[in-house]
Formats: sequence, structure tokens, C-alpha cells
Amino acid sequence: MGVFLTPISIRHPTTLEALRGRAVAVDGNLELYQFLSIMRTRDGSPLQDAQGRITSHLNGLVFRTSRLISEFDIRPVFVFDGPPPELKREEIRKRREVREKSQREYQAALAAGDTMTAWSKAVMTSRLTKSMVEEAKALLGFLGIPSVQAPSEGEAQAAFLACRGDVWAAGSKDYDSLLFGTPRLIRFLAVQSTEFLPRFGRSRSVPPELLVLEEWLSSLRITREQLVDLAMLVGTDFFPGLHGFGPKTALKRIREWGSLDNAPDEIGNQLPSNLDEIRAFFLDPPVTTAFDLSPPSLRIEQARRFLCDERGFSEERVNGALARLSSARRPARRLEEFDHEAS
DNA sequence: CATCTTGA
DNA sequence: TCAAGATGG
Repeated sequence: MGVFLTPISIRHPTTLEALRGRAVAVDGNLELYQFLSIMRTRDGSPLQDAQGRITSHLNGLVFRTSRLISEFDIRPVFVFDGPPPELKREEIRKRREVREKSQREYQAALAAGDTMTAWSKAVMTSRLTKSMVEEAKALLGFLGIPSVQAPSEGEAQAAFLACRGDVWAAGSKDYDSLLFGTPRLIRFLAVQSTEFLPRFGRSRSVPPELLVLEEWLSSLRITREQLVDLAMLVGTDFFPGLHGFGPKTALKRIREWGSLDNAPDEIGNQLPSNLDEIRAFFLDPPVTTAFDLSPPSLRIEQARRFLCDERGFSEERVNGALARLSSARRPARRLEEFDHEAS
């Protein structure tokens, strides 16, 4: 999970219409994981082809992305994680534990015939595999959508692309890319068709949100370095945080102390010994300049063959999505051009 | 989650 | 016309 900063964040509700023409570096792993988690049948099993291979991630990808492009001229660039940093090892271990526990509870609920519980547990059993990511990359290529392979964290690479002006914003549900320095973050970049079902723990649809790093920092009256220290207290993927520190308390203390270096000993003692390494990872993360953002050419027939012939998707629905894409505006302006317009 | 079907 | 519910693979 990302760092929890919602209570002190400044989020501007926006619309897909307002994002027209923007290039966005989408957190590919997170997006695929979310599709994988939520696109399930009544009993909690994921969508799958005749051979039992999961297809939820592909389904979400093709239908959402084709609409964002064709209807709103939003230009996604998918950024995928590289190998996780050593710093993340403990977080990954915890996630696996949660997944395994959920798996047992899912089986139990299923055996008990409790489908509501089963579904809610199934959502937490998802695991995005290497091959799912590879399939998604191949599909994106067929759909004419560029993707970037990050050397490490995708959100760091997305922030780098946004800092360079290669894209207008990073797109993720999580706030981490702001710690990595993205000038703009878009949360909930999805089609807003469905509204909300607050009554029984079902999914809701929130409008997209825009966060602007500079505005946020100046309103908090802290620097990005201080934001990283604040996040350290709250908890990130690289350190669980300190007991008793939510975003608001952490903000207060960071303002008082200026920096974790000036925290009282009883706090300092609880901080990780690799504090400086974690700070450096956020402030100057591993990124690469070896990427190609020029959209690959749309290959309708390969997309159709993959989705329909190989993965059992309905020809009718896939043809609809592909038709939308082929009628969408051609390569049009290059990324650099409308980036100048953006500012 | 996104889309399609249904029913008031 | 549109929200609720079902379906997708």
C-alpha cells in the first residue's frame, strides 16, 4: 500500500473532460492489481479463459483505456515496476502473509456458503504475476499505447516522466509519486459511469482528483524533504511508521522539529537505522532515461487474436473497443508539444 | 471495474 | 430515462 496522507492532502475534484489531451504516466502494476482484485464473479473467482488463466487484468485494461483514449483523448503511458528494492522486503513479506490469511478465510467462507464474506476475502487474495504484467505490456503494444519499464519503483519513474515534462501528471491511487517529486498526481483516473452503493460495502466511483505538489507543500508550509520525513512517521512501503503518528500529528511534529534529525531521543530511537537510505530513495530514486514514449502503431488484428482467439473474449465487445481506438485521433501532437500548452 | 440488461 | 442488478471470461 502507499503512504496514507488523505487527511492532510489538497485534492481538486476534476473531470475526464478537463483532462482532455493530457498525457498521464499510469501506475501500471497498481492498476492491473486493482482490476485483478475487483473484477470477480459472484463467488469471488476472477474472470478467466477456457484454460483457467486469469483475464480480469486484461478486461479492465482494454475497456477502460480504450474509452479514456477515444472519448477523452487522454494519453496514458503505462509505467511498470522493476525488481522491488531491498528496502521493500519486509513490506512484501507482510503482503504475502495477508494474502495467505485471506486465502484461508476465502476457502472457509466458500465452504460455509457465505458468498458475501467469500467475495470480500477473495479481493485480498490477488497476486499480480510476472506473466500477467507481460501480457498487459503486449496488449498495450497492440493497442498503440506506450509503456515504460522502470528500473525499480514505477511511481518513481512516473514522477520522473512528469518532472521532465514527458507527461503532464502521474496517475495512481497512491500518494507515493508525490514523495518521488511528481508535480501533479491524478487519482481515480477511470470512467465515471457508475455512481455509489454506500449501503452494503460495494464499490463506489469517485470523480478523478488532481493534486499539485507545489500547492500542497506551500499550503502545508513544509518542503518535499520534510514531507518525506512526515511520511516516515506515518508509514511507507519501506518503514511501518511510528505508533501514534497519523498524518496530522506527523505534520505538527515535523513543523516543530524541522526534520527528523531534531526529533527527541524517544522518537529518534524508534526510527529506522537506514533512515537516510529511505530518504534518499524518495528524493533521488533509481529511474531510467531509456524509454520510448512514441505510441506504437495500433495492431487491431493482433489485439483481436490475443483477446478473442486466445483468451476467449467476446468478439463483439472487443471489436467495439478496438473500433473506438481506431477512430480516435491519430498520433496527433507529440507529447512535448502539448506539454508546452499545459503550462 | 466497465458494460449491458432490465424494470419501474 | 435511469438506477439497480447481472454479466463479463
